[in-house]
Amino acid sequence: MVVAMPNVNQRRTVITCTNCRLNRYCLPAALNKSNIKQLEAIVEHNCSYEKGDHLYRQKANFKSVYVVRSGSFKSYAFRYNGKGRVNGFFFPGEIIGMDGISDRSHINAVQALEHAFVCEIPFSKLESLSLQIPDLQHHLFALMGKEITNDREFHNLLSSYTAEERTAHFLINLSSRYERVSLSPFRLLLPMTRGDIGEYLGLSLETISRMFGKLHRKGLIAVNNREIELLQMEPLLKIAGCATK
Amino acid sequence: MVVAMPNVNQRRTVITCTNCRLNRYCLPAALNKSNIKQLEAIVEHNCSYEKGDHLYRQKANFKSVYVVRSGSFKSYAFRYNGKGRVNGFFFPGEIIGMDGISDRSHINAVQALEHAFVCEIPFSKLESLSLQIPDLQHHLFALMGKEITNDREFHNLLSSYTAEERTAHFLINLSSRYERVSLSPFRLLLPMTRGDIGEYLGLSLETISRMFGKLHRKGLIAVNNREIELLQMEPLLKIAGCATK
DNA sequence: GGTCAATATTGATTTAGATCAAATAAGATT
DNA sequence: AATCTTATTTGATCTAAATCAATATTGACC
Repeated sequence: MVVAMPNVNQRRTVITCTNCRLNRYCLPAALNKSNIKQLEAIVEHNCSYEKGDHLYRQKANFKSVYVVRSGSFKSYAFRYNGKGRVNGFFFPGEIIGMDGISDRSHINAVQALEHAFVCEIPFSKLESLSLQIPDLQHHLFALMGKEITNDREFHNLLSSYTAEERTAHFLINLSSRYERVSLSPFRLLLPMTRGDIGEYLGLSLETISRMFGKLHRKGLIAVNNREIELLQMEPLLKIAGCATK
Repeated sequence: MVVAMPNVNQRRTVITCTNCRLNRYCLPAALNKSNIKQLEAIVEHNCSYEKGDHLYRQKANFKSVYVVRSGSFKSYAFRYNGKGRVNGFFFPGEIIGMDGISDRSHINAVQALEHAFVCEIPFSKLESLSLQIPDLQHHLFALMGKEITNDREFHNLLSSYTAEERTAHFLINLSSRYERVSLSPFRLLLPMTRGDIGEYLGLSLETISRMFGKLHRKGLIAVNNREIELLQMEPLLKIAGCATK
């Protein structure tokens, strides 16, 4: 099996926010040392999930948000008419569970794509803590705002991008998220199937396969099953509709 | 001109959150009387906009969020490649501006679709206040969570619904938002063009027109230019992929 | 290593919705 | 009221991507 996301923490020592390798990218990034200690106290560290395990299911009660420590997850939802599938992927340092805040129940199910660890943060405790720590409150607003911003950009993508543009955008997006947590932004090991990507981008799995082929024929990427190498970023960024700065 | 959204407040008295007709649907809904007074103090009431006026433009500095008091707005964004257009509509009682929280700059532009009033709430003051008022903080998290939830559901719609399903969903969604602020849920006066709807739903304006025609021929709606009457909710809800309860 | 199930590729065909093209209709402006 | 502009409807044609179908590949499990 391809292990797309290596574990980022040794298991030898007790894991805390203070010594976590991801603390620069996670909630502690916004906090001072003493505040981090307070945060640590409410976090359940290192819950383990196997491939296919559910972090939670659709309509499950909302109690906590989760931060991916290692591995990866997909979120998906069915509607009454059976429509709708994968609507998100989550990588180390990213927060899962904000789909449950407003109704106190999750609208999505979330499933591990590979062996993974997460930290669980009871949301009511996080709310209490953020009343005491202005920086934490501010950071949470910013995080949720970022989620909204991303979703709006994705709205654009789904309503006006071609299959090739969506596929390029997906790869560029993954690349920047990998880079954020110090993984190679040019060699992507995809933990999800072509079918997952297709559902996510509103395309069929065959089209994903064909678009990978097309980008490969243009010399922009190399494809080896789940391993995608980004060879020419500039034209890829252009196709993806991103500023090439 | 069709005035889709009548003004909900007389102009005779000074308008405050306490006496606003929308306070059951707006931020005060979560607060007690003394807290509402505190909120009132930071809100700029009754800013007026004419049709076509911008509340803010793309990349504008983020300072405030806005609540629609009367009238309606659309949000839209262009990308580097010129792709992407309308990505949201806003009606009375709804909050505009959360697209700017994370980056402190708005990713969308927001434009009035008709004569409209909004209340402006400086976000830094709202943050400070929500440190003092736990209910307000909780409510803001819930509001932003709701935005995220809605966006995820919309992701489903754009990635897997047919033109007819999207159109029905749009009408049902508008209906429930109108109902929330005591407007008729069965007689919708649309403030936006078919082109706006098309961009929003990822369809061409001709397709919107055809789908209105199709739903009309099925006897589910009556169409008179911008006035749409919902005649049979059950089948509409079914097409829209909503629970018919 | 061999079998089985899941995943991915590639080709042929179909189709939903886009695009192109008029013709109307509604509102705005004079 | 007459003109002009903008929005809407409707029809004809085209096309991007879906679907259908067949292999090929990979990984999981015995």
